[in-house]
Parts: sequence; C-alpha cells; structure tokens
Amino acid sequence: MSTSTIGEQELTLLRHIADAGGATVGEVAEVFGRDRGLARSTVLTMMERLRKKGRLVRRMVDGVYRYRAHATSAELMRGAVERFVERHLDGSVSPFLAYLSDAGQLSDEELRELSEVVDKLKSVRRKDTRAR
Amino acid sequence: MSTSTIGEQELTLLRHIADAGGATVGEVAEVFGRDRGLARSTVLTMMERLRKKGRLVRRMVDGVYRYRAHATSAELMRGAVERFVERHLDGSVSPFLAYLSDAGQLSDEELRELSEVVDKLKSVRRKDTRAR
DNA sequence: TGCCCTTGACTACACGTGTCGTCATTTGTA
DNA sequence: TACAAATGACGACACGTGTAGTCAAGGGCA
Repeated sequence: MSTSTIGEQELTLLRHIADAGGATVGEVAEVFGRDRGLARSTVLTMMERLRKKGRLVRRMVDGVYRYRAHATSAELMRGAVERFVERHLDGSVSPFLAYLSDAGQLSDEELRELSEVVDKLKSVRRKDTRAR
Repeated sequence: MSTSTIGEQELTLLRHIADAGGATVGEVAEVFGRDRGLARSTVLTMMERLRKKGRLVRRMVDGVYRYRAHATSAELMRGAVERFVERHLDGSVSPFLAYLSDAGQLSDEELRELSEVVDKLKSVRRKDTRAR
C-alpha cells in the first residue's frame, strides 16, 4: 500500500484531494494549482504519480476522470507523523516533547486536547497494571 | 544558518557527529559508515556537503581535519520536529496528538515526561491569564 | 629510499520529486 | 458543422540526496 515514498508537495496535494472528497484534474488545478502557481500539467503529473503509487484511484465520470484518495486527510497526517517519528526520531518522541514544552506552540485548544490524551493514556496504563 | 534543506541520511550523520562531540572522516567512516555499509568516500562527501551547508565546521588537528557540529543532537532533533510541524502539519500539532493517543507509542517514562510538560504548560497559561 | 595506507578533493551516476510544454483527442457550442 | 476550450498522456529537465570510484599528496615504516 504505502510502499513507496511520498514527497512533500505530493502529500499536500493528496490531502487536498482527500479533503475535497475526490476531484478532477481540472478542479485541483483550478484551486490547488492556482493558489501555488502550478501549471495544469504539473497537477496532472503529480496526480498520476500518486495514482501509480496507489495513493489515488480514478474513475471515469461524465467523460472526465475523477480521482479519489483512499485515506482521509487525518489518516494521511497521522501516517506522516508515524513515519517521521520512526525515521527521524528513532521511534522516540522525546524530541517532540522538547518542542512542545519549549515555546508557545500549542493553542489553548490543543493543550486541552493534549491534556485529555495524557489522562486517557494514564488511565489505560493503570488498568493494564492492575490487570497484570 | 539552517537555510538549505537536509536529507534524512545527512541528518543522521550530523547527529552522529554531534553526539561524538566532533570526529574525523576516518572515525565516522569506521563507525557510522561500517554499520551502514557506506564507503569512506560516501561519508566524506556527506560531511563536506554538510559543511557547505554550514551545519559542520572543520579544523585541522594533527594533520587531519576534525569536524564539529554547531548544534547538539537534541537541538537538531527539535529543529527537525519544528520543520516537520511547520511544513507538513501546517503548524498544527493535532495530528501528532492523534498519533500519540492512538497506540502504545509512549513508554511509561515518556508518558511521565509528557504529563509534566502538560502540567507546566497549564501552569504557565494560568499565570498568563491572571496577569492579563 | 621506496612503498603502502590514510586523507582530501573531485567527478560521476541513479533516483525521486517538482515543474512544464506539447500534442492528439474529445466535447460543448456558436 | 467548424472552432475554441478542456482533457489525458508523454517526454523532459533541474535539483537535491545517496552512494562510489579515482587520483594526487603526505607520512610512516621496512
């Protein structure tokens, strides 16, 4: 599935399509492409490469190919994070913690989310311990 | 400083040197290179590229160039995280939170650290609020 | 003194990714 | 029906990164 690698711009494009719930080359070129000053052929090339990599599928609809992403944008992001942690951080999230604690990176909302995550994880750990 | 980009292998190498507190091409080739089956010339090329990019400096010591990294390994990691969050996550850490909460990614130790980070951030927020 | 090993500096090549231009078709429409 | 706009498929090129081979110069040792 996610055998091959994926570039930065490619990931962004993939997310765009995932967020849009599917789109044609023309539509992507119009929105995504125009914003970044990309030629239509560039968008097409990227979408086809993504398709070759199995990240997109297309289906002829009303005479035009409509592309769709397998994963959702959130899943793609999570996957990107996972790869990043594995490949760059040697599987350890400590550097990430350093980043978080350092500056005012987090919004209040995000801090709240993070806090919930911690509470949830803690409760799970406690349960596991007891079960053991 | 960190103007140009840096590849994955390059970052790993840079960290190796930073951790070693400086090293010669020969030393790096011997340890880092042998472990990964890299030729000495490969190591040299990478180190010189890193130097061109301003990530390493070298100084002739006893007839041999000794390379040194400006940043520490931890700083490099933190920087990598920062770039990753900026470039891939649009500055939002939510995907990271999703990753963290998902599986058993965290060790007990890391969870403890994370918890401390949250507490610290929370206390700062409270103080800011009161001060306002 | 002659030779081998280490070190440095280049040059090179393959791939992946980012970006396009062009061309043959298809399609909607004046 | 003839023409302009949209669509798809290719081929191409520049760069960064990963990885090596080669060659000249310096140093130490037999």
